[in-house]
Amino acid sequence: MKLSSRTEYAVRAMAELAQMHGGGPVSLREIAERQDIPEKYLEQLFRQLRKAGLIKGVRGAQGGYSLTGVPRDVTVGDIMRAVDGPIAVCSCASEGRGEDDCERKPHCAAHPVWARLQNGIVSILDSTTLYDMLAETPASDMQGNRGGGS
Amino acid sequence: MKLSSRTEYAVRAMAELAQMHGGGPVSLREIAERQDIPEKYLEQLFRQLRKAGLIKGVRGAQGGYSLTGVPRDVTVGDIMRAVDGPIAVCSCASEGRGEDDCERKPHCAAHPVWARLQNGIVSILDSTTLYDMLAETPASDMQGNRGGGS
DNA sequence: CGTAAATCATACTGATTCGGTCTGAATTGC
DNA sequence: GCAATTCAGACCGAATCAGTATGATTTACG
Repeated sequence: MKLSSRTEYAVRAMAELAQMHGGGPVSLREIAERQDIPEKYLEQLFRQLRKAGLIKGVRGAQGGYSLTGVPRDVTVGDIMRAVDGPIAVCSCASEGRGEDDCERKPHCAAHPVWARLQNGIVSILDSTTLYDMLAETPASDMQGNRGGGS
Repeated sequence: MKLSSRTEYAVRAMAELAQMHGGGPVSLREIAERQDIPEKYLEQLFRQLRKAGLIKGVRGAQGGYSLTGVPRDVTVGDIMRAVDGPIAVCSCASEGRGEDDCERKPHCAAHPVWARLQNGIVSILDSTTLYDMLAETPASDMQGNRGGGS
């Protein structure tokens, strides 16, 4: 029942990207430094985020990454799925693969609990966007804050 | 974000024990067989459940295990904590250890999300008891069903 | 053009965790 | 006393995870 470091890193990095949204592309190094994430590891995560269509990369000098869409359209669930695959509390309560469920399902007392848990988790993750995250964090408290927001 | 096999096994085994509640102690072997769980592994889990006070063991021939209390008093969260330790979505959103939080917390955009997730999970797990689990599983569909319940 | 800055891509590795087994001691009903 | 059963802890192989290393490709800028 624990988040992977991939998810923790990716969400924080994406929040950073959302904060910078509208300006030019931001380099991996900047984000890694500000969020204290191993640069090479983050690079790996960004590739997955790019393949998932959440961000786009600009190569070459002065290049970097930026959000593909607007912060309102990216949920925490999207980010998690991009770097960790489908969200699945257990093999018998996962999204994606519909009904190759365990044969035990019909008489398993645990199944309804896992289903509720799965739904609860997914609904929390899918109902929070990058926009929401920025909105509930006072700008002046954020690292990497651009404008000297007084 | 996945349940451990310890939790999956332990919850199923405890449901079985709840179902047998009232009769004499049930042996490890019976439960392991009915729920298709490696016996020696389950033994390990039962030791933890016993240390947590959820079940009691009777040694010797014709011995076995039974619930310490009534099914209404045991939640899925209790079982999970007994075999897997405190529930913690990440190091900065866990139960137990109160505030040795990460120094990033005040300016971290991700923190509120993890806190909501943690609360959501814990509240689902703590609001479901063994009694509830049996109640929502038709008796006739259960394995190890004793009475020919018609 | 050349060079430096940056993304792209993949293979590798070291450590930790996980799921499960092995061996054996202690207890108790029959 | 013997068989059944819980108690206890050490052990182990495999998978996963977090992170690194290496190098190719692209592009702004002087």
